[in-house]
Amino acid sequence: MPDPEDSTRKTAAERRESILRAAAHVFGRRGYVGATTDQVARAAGISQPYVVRLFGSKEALFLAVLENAKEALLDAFRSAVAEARASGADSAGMLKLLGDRYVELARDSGVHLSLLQAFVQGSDPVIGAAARAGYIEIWRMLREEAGLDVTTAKDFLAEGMLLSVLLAVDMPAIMDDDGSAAELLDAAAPRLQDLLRSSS
Amino acid sequence: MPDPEDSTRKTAAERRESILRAAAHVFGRRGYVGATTDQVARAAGISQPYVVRLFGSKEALFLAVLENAKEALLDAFRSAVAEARASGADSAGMLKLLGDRYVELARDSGVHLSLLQAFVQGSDPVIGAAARAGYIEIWRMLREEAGLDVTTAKDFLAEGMLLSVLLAVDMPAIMDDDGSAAELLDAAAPRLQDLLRSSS
DNA sequence: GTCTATAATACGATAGAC
DNA sequence: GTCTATCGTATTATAGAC
Repeated sequence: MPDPEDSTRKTAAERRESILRAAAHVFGRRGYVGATTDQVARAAGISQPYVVRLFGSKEALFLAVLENAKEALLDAFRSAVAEARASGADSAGMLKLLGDRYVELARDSGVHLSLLQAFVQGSDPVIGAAARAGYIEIWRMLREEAGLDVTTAKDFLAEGMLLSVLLAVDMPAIMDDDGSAAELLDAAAPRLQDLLRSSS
Repeated sequence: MPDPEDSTRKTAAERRESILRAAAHVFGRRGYVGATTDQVARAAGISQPYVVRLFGSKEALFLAVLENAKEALLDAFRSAVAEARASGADSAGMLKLLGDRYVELARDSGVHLSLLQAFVQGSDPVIGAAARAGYIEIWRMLREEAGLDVTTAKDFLAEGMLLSVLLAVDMPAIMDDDGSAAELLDAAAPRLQDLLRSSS
C-alpha cells in the first residue's frame, strides 16, 4: 500500500502507465529520434533519469509505446468485428464499423501518430522489425478476423494511412484558412472535425 | 571552366545536385532528425562541413530535398496528365496513368520517402509548414489539373499514402519469408516487385 | 571549391543519495 | 519510488587553411 499522504508517489505500474501516455503523445508528434526522454519526462511530470530507469532505454520505451498503440488499434477493430457479427451486418456494415472505430481513435492522436512514426523508422534494425511485424498483425486482423477480401482490406488500409498522414502533417491546423485543406480533410474523414473539437 | 585535371573538384551547382541526391536517400531512410549531415556527406563523397557550407544548415538542406521531391512528383503527374489529354483518355485512363507514374517514382525511393518523412514532421514550425503547403499543392494538382473529382482524388491519394508507408516500413524486405507481406504488397502495388528488382 | 580542426551544445544513460 | 549531479558521446556549425 503506497503512502496516501504523498500524492506525488505512485506505484511503478501506475508510473509506467502515465509515462506511456505521455510518450505516445511526444513520440507521435516529434518522432522516435526527434523526441527526447526529457520531453517525455516533463509531459509525465517526473525527472528524465526516472523515465530511462523505468524502461531501460529510449528504444525500449518506444517499443512499449508501439506495442501499446498496436493493441489499442487491434482492440478497436476487435470490438467492431464483434459488433458487426452481433448485429448480423454485411461486408459494407463491417467496413463502416471498422472505419468508425479507426476515426474515433483520433480523439487521442497518440495511437495513430506513434504507429506512423514507428512505420517511418523501417530502416532501424530493432524498431523497423517491430513495426513490420505490427503492420502485418493489423493486416491479418483485417483479412482473417474481420473477413475482408484482399481488395477491400487494401482500400480500407489505404484510407487509414491517408488519415494518419493528414493528422501527422497537422492538416487540421490550417483547415480554417485554406479551402483545399478543408476539402481534403472532409473527403478523408468527414467526422474528424467534430471529433477533434469535442476532445483535446 | 573547372580544372579538367582534377576530377574531385566540381562546380558548386554540380555539388549541390549530388548532395541533394544523397540527402534524399539518407533523409528518406533515417528521417529528418535521425539523418546526420555527416551521413549525407559520406554518401555524397565529401566532408560534413562542406554540406553545411553549401546549404547553410541541415534544415535548409532538408527543405531543398522536400522541394525537389515535390517537384519530381508534380512533374510525374504533369506528364501523366499531358499523356492522358493527348490520347483522349477518360477518367479511368487518367487515373491509371497517374498511378503508373507514381509507382514508377519508387524506382528511386528517395522521392516517396523524403516526402513522407517531411509529412511526419508536421509539428516542426518550419518543416511542418512547408510540408502542409506541399501536400496541398499535390492535392490541387490532382483536383484542378488532373481534373479528378473529390472522391476519386481522395482514393488515389490514399493508395499513394499506403504505398509510401509500405516502402517506409521496408515491407519489401520481408516479402520473401512472409505470405501476408507478399499479399499486402501485391494488393497495394502489383508491379512494385518488378520495379524494385530492375533497379537499386 | 574543399578540407581539417574544433567549438558549442544537446542528449541518453549511470551513480548514488534520500 | 524518485531526484540531483554528472559523464560520455554524437552532432551541427564555425574558423581558417589550402
